Amino acid sequence: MTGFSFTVSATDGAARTGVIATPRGEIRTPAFMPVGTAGTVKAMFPEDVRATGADIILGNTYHLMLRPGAERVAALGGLHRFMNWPRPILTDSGGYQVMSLSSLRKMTEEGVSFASHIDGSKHMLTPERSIEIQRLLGSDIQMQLDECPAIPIDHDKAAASIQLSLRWAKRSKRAFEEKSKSGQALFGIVQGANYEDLRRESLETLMKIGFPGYAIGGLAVGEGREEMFRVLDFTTPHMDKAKPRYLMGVGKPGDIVGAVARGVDMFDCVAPTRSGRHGQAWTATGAVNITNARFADDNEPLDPASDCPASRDYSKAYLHHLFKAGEHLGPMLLTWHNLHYYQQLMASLRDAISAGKLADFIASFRAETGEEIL
RNA sequence: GGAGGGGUGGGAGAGUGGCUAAAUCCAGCAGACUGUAAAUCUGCCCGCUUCGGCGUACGGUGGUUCGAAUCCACCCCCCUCCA
Repeated sequence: MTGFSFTVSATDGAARTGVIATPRGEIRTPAFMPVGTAGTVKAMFPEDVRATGADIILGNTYHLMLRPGAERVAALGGLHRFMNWPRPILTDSGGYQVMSLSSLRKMTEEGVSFASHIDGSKHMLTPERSIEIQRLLGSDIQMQLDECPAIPIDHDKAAASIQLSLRWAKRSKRAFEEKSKSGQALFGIVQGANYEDLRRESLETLMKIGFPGYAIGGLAVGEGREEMFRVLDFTTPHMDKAKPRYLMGVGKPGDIVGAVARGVDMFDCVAPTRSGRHGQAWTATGAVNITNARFADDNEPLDPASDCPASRDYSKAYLHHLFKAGEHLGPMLLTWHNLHYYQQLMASLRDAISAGKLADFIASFRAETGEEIL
């Protein structure tokens, strides 16, 4: 009895569509998971996140352990209740911060010690502690602690890195199985930079350990879209067809479309939220920067046919004004619009796969956005 | 009329002989952002440019000096106070 399951309902080439079932709700795949690092999808009300079509969101072990603290969140009823998001939550392990906060951390076999970016205080994150924190938060899908190196990296260093991540994977699984609740899942993370032999070795070792889902980590870290797709091309075909595949931290719409075509089921990325706060909007015809002077007199909404208020009820001229004036509503509306755009994209991908028309969808997506994705 | 203070690039405002095409901030124009140290960061922002430079410029005119936004003379304008 796991309470966690993945069912593929249709395939189209390498692409699949289906449902991940959890006690807190279903996740339709391919899925995009908005990032809510510090217990909030920035600039969004949880109800509106849900209304865009999101089935699951992310939280972050590192940020939440520093503030407000995992034990405090647990005492307050867990992360779902704390942030008023009753649906599934996936928590990252802190592995990404091994890279993004590389100047503030020190790595050992035991784990990673961080100097808090908030107050400089020291914090040790081991695979066991990361799992404990994710359990305290009440996360539905937990991630093993891993090392996420940037590309380029020497083969020797990448080889040593995957071995460390694999040892941590074993320790993470042991810690998870001691106390996990029914319906919670722990995912292993495939590493290996852009080296085919290392990706294969990482994947095969993880599958021997055995996880209910597998993530592909360490991509979209400087290698470029073409190289990322090349790595996927020699990785996803060897992954367990019965388990969800999660491409961590990806990506822009064109990245997602290309990765779905290569058999990826789950995505997360800060792009729609961060870029939304910074004035960039994704539209049917590609990305635009709403702060550009050409929008000052544009009385059309971003998408008049949308069922999202942010996309439909506010003119580009107004959005432009809000950003120019430094008003908070600008980032709020653009974040909302972008999340809705992403969820519409995922819905369209699911529909296309179900209908066996993914190639047609991709062709029109390329034509309309000008994105090179294959 | 008298006394004092001041006029610097779109705005504010540093700079009181060479390191100054002139700090800094704002405004303006663009770009970046991929498991969020990000409502952030970067570039441009007098004209021309083959991006190496060249030309013009700190109220105006004239001077001193090898060299002036900076010193001197006169003129114009603004502000405060006194009449």
